[in-house]
Parts: sequence; C-alpha cells; structure tokens
Amino acid sequence: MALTLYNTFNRRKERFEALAPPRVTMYVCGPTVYSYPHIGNARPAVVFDVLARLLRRTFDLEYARNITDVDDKINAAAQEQGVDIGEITEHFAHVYAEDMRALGVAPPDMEPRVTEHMDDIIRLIGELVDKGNAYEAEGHVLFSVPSFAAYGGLSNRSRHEMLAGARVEVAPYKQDPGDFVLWKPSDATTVGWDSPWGRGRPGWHIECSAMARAKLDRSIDIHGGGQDLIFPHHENEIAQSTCANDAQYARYWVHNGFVNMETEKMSKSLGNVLLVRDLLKTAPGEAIRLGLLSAHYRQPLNWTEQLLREAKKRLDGFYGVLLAAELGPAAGSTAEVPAEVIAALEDDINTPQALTALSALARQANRASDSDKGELRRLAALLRAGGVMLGLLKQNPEDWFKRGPTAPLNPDDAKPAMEDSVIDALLAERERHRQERDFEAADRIREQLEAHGIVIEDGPGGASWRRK
RNA sequence: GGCCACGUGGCGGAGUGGUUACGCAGCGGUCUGCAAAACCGUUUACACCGGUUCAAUUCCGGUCGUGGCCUCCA
Repeated sequence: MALTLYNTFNRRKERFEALAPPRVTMYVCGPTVYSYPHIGNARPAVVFDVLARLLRRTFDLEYARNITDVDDKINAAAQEQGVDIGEITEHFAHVYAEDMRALGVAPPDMEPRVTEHMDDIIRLIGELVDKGNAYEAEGHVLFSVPSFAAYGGLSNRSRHEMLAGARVEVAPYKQDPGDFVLWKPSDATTVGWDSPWGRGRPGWHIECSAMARAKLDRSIDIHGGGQDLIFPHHENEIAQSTCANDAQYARYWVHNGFVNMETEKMSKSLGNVLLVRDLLKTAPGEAIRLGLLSAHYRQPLNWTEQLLREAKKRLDGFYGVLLAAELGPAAGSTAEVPAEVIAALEDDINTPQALTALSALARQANRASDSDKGELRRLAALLRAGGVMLGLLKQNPEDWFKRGPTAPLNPDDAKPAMEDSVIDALLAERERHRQERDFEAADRIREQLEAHGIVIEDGPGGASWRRK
C-alpha cells in the first residue's frame, strides 16, 4: 500500500509522491502565541504528528511548524498588560510546547519564529515588488492579486465571486479590492522593524511563505493546517510564493476539520473554548489524544464529555491487555507495527480504522490470555507498537491504572484521594478476611475503596486495584 | 448571494455497488464467595424522493436539514 492524501487543491484523494525522495518536506501552520491553546488548536498538532510519524517510517522528513510571534493580537495583549511582546510570546510559546507534549505530540524538526526571519520576510517582499507582483502605497506594501492569474485555485473561487460576497470595506490605497497587505507601517508605540518601506511589521500571510522557503525549500511537499486557513491565508501564501519562487509552492494541501462544541465551531472569538490545560486536569493526555483521533481528521469533531470518557475507557481496555502481558513501559519495544494500522493510516490518515485494528488485536489477545501466554505477549506487543504509532500506549500499564486524573470529568464525581500505601494496606486486610471466608468484612473494604474511586479486581495472582 | 462539506443502529464513528465495521451504553450467558475485568451471544442503521444497475447505504439528479468558508480564527 502506498500513502494517499486528500489534496484540498484538487479536492480528491491522491497518491502521495515526494518531489525528491527520500526527502519529504512538510510545513504546518502553528500557533499565534498570545493565549492558551484550546482543544481545537490541538487537533492539527496531533493529526500532523501522526502524519509525521507515518512519513518518518519511509522518508527523511523535514517537518517545520512555525510559531507566529508578531501579530496585532499579540500587540494588543502586550499593550493592555504594559509589557514587551516578547514576554507574552515567550510565555505562551512555552505553554503551547508543554500542552502539546502532554498530548504526546513530538516536537517538529523546526519551529521557526517570525521575529527570527524578518530578513527573509523583507527579502521576499522585495522580490515581489521587483517582479511587479507587489506595490507600495501609503507606507504599506500590498500584493497585487490581479498579477497572479491563478489566484483562487485552492479555495476554488474566482475573484469575481469573492467580490460579490465581500463584507469588508476596501482600504482606499488598494489598487484592487482583493489585494492584501505584505508589510504595514508601525507607529512609535508599536513593535516594528526597519525596511526599505519604512519602519513597520509584516502582514499576516507573508511570514509562512518566507519561513517555508528559509527552513525547507522553494517547493515543499506537504502544507497543512486547519480548514479555516484555506482562505485567505493559504490562498495568499500560494500567490506570494508561486510568484516569488517561480515554482509550485506546495504539492499536497492537507486541512483538518474543526472541533465543535454542541455542533458549533469552537473559536476564541465565540468564546466557547475548552483549554487543553483544563482538560488535562480531568483526563490523561493520551485519552484526550485518542479523543481527537477517534474521528477522521477531515470530519468535524464534536467535543463532549462522553467522547473523552469513551476514549479513556478504550485506553483502559488496551492497557488491560498490556498489563496482562506484563509489558511494562513502551521503551525498547521491537515489535513491528501491525500492517492493518499502517494500511489505515496510509489511507488518508484513517485513524478510526487504525483504532479498530487495535481493538481487534486487543480482543484476540484477551481471548488468548488464559490459554496461551506466549500468544498473549505477541499480540500485546503488536498492540503496543500500533498504539505507539498513533502516539498512544506509551505508559507503563501499571502506572496507567494507578494514576488517576488529578480531577474527575464531572465535579460531582469528586472523591477524596487515597494514598497508594493506604490502599495496599486495606487490600492486604481484605485478603486476610477472604482467607478467613469473612466475605462481609471483605466487601466492606471494597465498598470503602469504591468510595474513593478505587476498583478491586481479584485475579489468579491475588487482588489488584486501579483508579477509575 | 457565492463556494464547500456533511446527514449511518440508543450514542460516537468507519466503510462498501451484492458479504460482521469498530467503540460506548443496554440485555442474556460463561467465569467469580460476590464483584470487576475478560470472553460468548444479542438489539430496529445507512435523511427523503427519483434515476442508472441483475443489485445502491455506497454512483447520478433533486428535496429537506445541519455545519463551515467568503472577516481575526486550528
């Protein structure tokens, strides 16, 4: 099987072919660092993390995900708090990295920041001006959309259609209503850089074009991001980069769907956001990650408490297999990734199908668990390898069951925490009662533990416990 | 108004021109001192109307509905 990806540009699934194998270049639009990431922001990070893991199996991947640290929303936040923008961006870049790590997202190979590529941005704008694709007007530099005949190819709309639906006032200095800003002037109180067009700062779209070229190449294999970036952001990137580089900008455009709250898009402007760090207080990072992977990446995902609960239970099932097989932590595992998992992921990153393959392995393993320990261990190792491929099942199963969430999903379910040593002591006491066939006393201890969210499981090797 | 998705069983969610998705929940059973876990079995699915076809949930057209983009947004 070969990798196929849905290419937004052609609106169909296509077989992936690298421009210059074994090298593959991938650029994904990363965060603008001015606030805490919400679960919707986490989706592309997780999805492209899975794609990156898949690509690394067969290619020499160069994966860049930018950090936008110059932006008017950052400026607004900095002015409001009376601090330098660097304080805001440093803080939230750190928060983003922490939250993504908690979700099992491996850092990309490169995380370029806009402020570190101002020279590249200014050079790129200069090239566009020289080529006649951009012009200066009232301190601004604008991209001339009519100069790029293929404009609208990604979002599948003509300039005429866009004008019909335009809801924004057209700035008077624009030669064409569709023209967009590459560089804009900064006043004395706003952060700015010296340029041939005066002190100013970059517009929204140019930084990705500049960093993709600086960090990867003039022509890249895969460009990813959320569906809301298709227009205007990615459309404008194509215009800038194609004109400046005289080359196809990106061969495959991959866009993830939104995370919704009650079927409505989660967005900062609507205020209906669920922060990753708040979710991490209620559930393990792997459960949140599995929740994000439980629907196909292009489908909308309705984020609910039930979704998260089901994700956690599914992981409980998988870890139950690993525990029975006494596998321990993931490090050092040499098992091959199951072919079904690879096949599912190669089919346009079909993560629900990959999870189905894991469930099938778990069932087979459980079936074998009583009669054939060797088979159990073999299947469990496959399950683990498939899970790790998805960024899951990396923990020691014992830790998974003994370390509950720091807070329950529902505050009403709050139960007083209990020390491991206390639990172990109570369990030993219960064992004595059971030896003496005093089941009433034994059951009282179980109820006592239950009240603390602890479940006892009696097995052939004695009793064990786990946190719900 | 333009463009684009989507509408699957109690819920979530894949997929396919003719064969069990899978997960969660429910019900029955095996196991267990009782449980839990696990396993086995099980419950009315493919919005509606036409068309193509030997055969459509799957292809085509229409209707209705939901959502997204067209403006900062993953």
